[in-house]
Amino acid sequence: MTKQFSSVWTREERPPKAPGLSRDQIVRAALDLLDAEGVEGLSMRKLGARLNAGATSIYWHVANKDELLELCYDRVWVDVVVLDPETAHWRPALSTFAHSLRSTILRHPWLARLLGRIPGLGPNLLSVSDRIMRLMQRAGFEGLEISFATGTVMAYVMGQTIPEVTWRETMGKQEIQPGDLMNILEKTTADDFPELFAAFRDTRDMDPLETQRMSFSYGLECVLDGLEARVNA
Amino acid sequence: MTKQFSSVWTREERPPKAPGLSRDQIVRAALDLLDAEGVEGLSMRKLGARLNAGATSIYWHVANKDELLELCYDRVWVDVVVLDPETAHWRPALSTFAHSLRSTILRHPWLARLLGRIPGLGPNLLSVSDRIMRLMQRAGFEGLEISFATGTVMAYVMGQTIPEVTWRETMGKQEIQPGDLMNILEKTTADDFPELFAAFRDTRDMDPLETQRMSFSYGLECVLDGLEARVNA
DNA sequence: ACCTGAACACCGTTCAAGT
DNA sequence: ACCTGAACACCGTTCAAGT
Repeated sequence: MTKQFSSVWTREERPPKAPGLSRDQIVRAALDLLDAEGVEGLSMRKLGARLNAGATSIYWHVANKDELLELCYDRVWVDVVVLDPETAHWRPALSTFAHSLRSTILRHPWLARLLGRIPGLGPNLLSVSDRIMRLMQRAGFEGLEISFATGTVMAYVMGQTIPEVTWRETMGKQEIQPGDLMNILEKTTADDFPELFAAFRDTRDMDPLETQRMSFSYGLECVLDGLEARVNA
Repeated sequence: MTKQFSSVWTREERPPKAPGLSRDQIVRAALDLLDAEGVEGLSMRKLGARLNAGATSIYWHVANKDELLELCYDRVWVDVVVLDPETAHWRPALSTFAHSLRSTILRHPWLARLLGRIPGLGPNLLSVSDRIMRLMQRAGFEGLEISFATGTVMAYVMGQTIPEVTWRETMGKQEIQPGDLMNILEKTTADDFPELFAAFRDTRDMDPLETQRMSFSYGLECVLDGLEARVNA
């Protein structure tokens, strides 16, 4: 075996810097950017830079920024846990689903901004919906109630978690403690809203994260109780 | 009484074009723009133009765009109906509140985009919260449960209505009917998600707006049933 | 088939300057 | 006290041109 002559001129040109961009690669980079800097931090130019590409190269793989966001949005649903519809009991399955969805949203706070903007049509979200509906159908729900019940749980989780994210972000950005905020508000408006501030005071000495978790679980049990009352009606 | 000599030069200059801008005036114009063109349609420049002012004049009255959005967000809560906490029964009161909040959001679709972005701290939202909490307290809820129960209802309404708005907007923008969309999806993915598409088919011949209203009411009754089970526990 | 850069039509916000 | 215009540092997207 003889060593071959080697130089730039003899070596075949490699496929230009990796096989070029792929949609998958773009979405992964976008997710990184979203997790690191939020929706506001994701721009086509920054994303291009992170991929060592021109900003406008992305438009070959994706029609526009909204489509890119649809892809990102759908991607996170792979992490949401839905127990096996064939074997799990519907109530604990719905409960783990709800907590799993909540923690996914809290892990990717930018989701809170997309829920009012992106229609959920991706395969991962559809798959989650389908599994939950199978769960409900096996539980004894029938006809329209299958999707109504499913929608109720999803609505509750999102509605509870979105403002939760908004709070965490504003607290974080302003570097303020919930207690401080309460003190500021209290001075100006406590007299006008007695019941509201009474409730604030009740939670003053509690860990706000723990309070939010309790609040979430409380409402979830309400919803599940309401469903349970209908399951055999 | 003698008629006085009058000319531009004798008459005192009026305060320049109205008493200038006021925060209230700015917010009203911003709401008009939001209702007409949505969140994307509201820019400081367009808003300035609508007020016959330079775009940057607004910054004298308002720190930045996010603060302006906070003001807009709070303003719509004046339309949300909460029956008198001293006389109304909690359950019908919560039901009218829920439907009223839903229709307010549907009337101002841009709200769906702000819920994940703006912390609700304005007087009108606080006032609504306070009235509901008084309602719950009179109903027999105690301590933390007062705010947990209130939060549950608000979360449900928002979580159900936000995606509802997103759907209406994407349908509207793409000028597509729900049936058409279903046909498109069905071709590619119906086999993968049998239960989901079975549900779609059940609603195929129904008025989608009516279906959404039914779905909303179904979940609301679930939530209220769950609360009712706790009211005297 | 895939990527690029220049260019267009926008943004929010700051700030010195005006009245 | 209130308003202005110019300027800065960004945007998303189109498109002719390159390989």
